[in-house]
Amino acid sequence: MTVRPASPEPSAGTDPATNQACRHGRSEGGCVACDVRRVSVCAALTGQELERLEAVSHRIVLDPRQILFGQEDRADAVYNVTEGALRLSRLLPDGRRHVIGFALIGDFVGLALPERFTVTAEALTPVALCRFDRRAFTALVEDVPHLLRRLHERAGYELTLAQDHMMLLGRRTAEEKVAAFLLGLRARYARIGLTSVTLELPMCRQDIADHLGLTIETVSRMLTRLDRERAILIVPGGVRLVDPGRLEQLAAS
Amino acid sequence: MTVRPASPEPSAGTDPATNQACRHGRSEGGCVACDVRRVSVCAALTGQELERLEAVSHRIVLDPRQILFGQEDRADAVYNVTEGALRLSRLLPDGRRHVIGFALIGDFVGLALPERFTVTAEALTPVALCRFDRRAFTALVEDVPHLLRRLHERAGYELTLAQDHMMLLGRRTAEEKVAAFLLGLRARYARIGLTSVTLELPMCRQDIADHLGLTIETVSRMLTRLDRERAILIVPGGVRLVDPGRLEQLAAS
DNA sequence: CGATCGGTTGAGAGAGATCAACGCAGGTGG
DNA sequence: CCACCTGCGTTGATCTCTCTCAACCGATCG
Repeated sequence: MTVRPASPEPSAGTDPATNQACRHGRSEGGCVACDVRRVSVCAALTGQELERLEAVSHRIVLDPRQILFGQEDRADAVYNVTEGALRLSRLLPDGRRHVIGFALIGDFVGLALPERFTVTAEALTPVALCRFDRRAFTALVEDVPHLLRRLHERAGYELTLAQDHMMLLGRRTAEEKVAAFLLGLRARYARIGLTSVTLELPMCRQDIADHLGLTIETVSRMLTRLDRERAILIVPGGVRLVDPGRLEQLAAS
Repeated sequence: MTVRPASPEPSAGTDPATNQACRHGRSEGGCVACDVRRVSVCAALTGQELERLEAVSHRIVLDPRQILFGQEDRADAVYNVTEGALRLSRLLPDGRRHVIGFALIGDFVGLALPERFTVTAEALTPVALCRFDRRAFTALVEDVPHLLRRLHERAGYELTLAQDHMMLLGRRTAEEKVAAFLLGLRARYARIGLTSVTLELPMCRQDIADHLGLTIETVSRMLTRLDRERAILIVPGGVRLVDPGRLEQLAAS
């Protein structure tokens, strides 16, 4: 994943609709040539089905801070992330925020094919996605049980991730939370073939805090502590995992 | 739902296998007459499909404290709860526990059709379930996309529940957690047609604590406080929701 | 009758929150 | 080019909510 500090030109607008027209036309080579497919739900599909999928898909691009959809919005599309990272968050009426998670390359957004979204999705980096019209996608799903099976598998995986995260939120100390977060992110990057020792952190400290049920100060302190303990090295835009073993020990998973 | 304080005779053994032989044979009238079906995934099925479902199902019964399956066990069956309540929990290597949730009447356990379970399921009350052999059930699912669709829908619902719970664990105070827990339970009971003002609490305080990321003492104190504030009335085996409005206010959802 | 179990209550301690100051980088405007 | 501002992150001092430890109560049971 390429994480640039920020897009040079400011966002053209926050309405993704203005962006839904293909900037580059359909991605070169289409789904068949797409290297994200291997790690995504699309892997369930074969030649002819892929063509159908491609027919209902558009490539869209978001600048950092641009909102893909808001909590409660009607879900008239579902998405597959092909580049960059999104933040998925929920707001409590009184303004408290929880970051449910981050959608990375290969992640499918709208897995459950819901009527309405339950989270807000915002780009953290420049993001590229395949946008599938929900109605058309649902029709495809009806025809291809294979695809539904794959979606369901993925939903099951998300469910276990959610369980892990609940355990983390409810029963772990601040240091364990931060260590586990870093390891979890590494595992997810590894799953999509990114195995660098340097972990890019496309999200800001506040996002991490809201994800782990901590304050920004505590996250900062714990990262500093891990750095002092030589488990990690804080670098611009991320951290270098100097001693993953130590980190695993601290994460107590 | 009938919640008795405890089964008079102690559990015959913790191995559910000893119980898997039908005690009462197939439930009288079978799936067609089953009144849990309406609120469960089985609602997706019609006449002939129901017969196939019934053919791969066995009714099994658990005594309180009996374990249905353990974390990491091979999932050779999936289940539908028809009576009673189960606790779904996860253990951290160091013994800390998190209660992921509670399976009530109509809940499907093993929604994701996983190879292995990720949680331990234990009966809190006398429990009755439909046990479906996983292989046979999976085969049925392959044949009836309808059913898979329904499973997937339900998984989506579970996912939003998990999101709600993450928000609760990460960003709410002890009092809010307890209030929200009671309201959430009421909502789930309502979903299956139980609308009594008195909320049965089949789980013990420790279970609630481990579910909410609190200690047993804090749960007890918060319940006492809610009682003193006249929002609830603590009664044997549960609580009476005296002032749900007040509770909603306190839950801040 | 003592033992055990689940729940409640109190006193004190501690992990993390809160409040506040500061540093640094990037952008902006004179 | 410099002064200023803003956003993000870090660090320190203090506070507070929840945990920990401990005692106690009532019910159940052998």
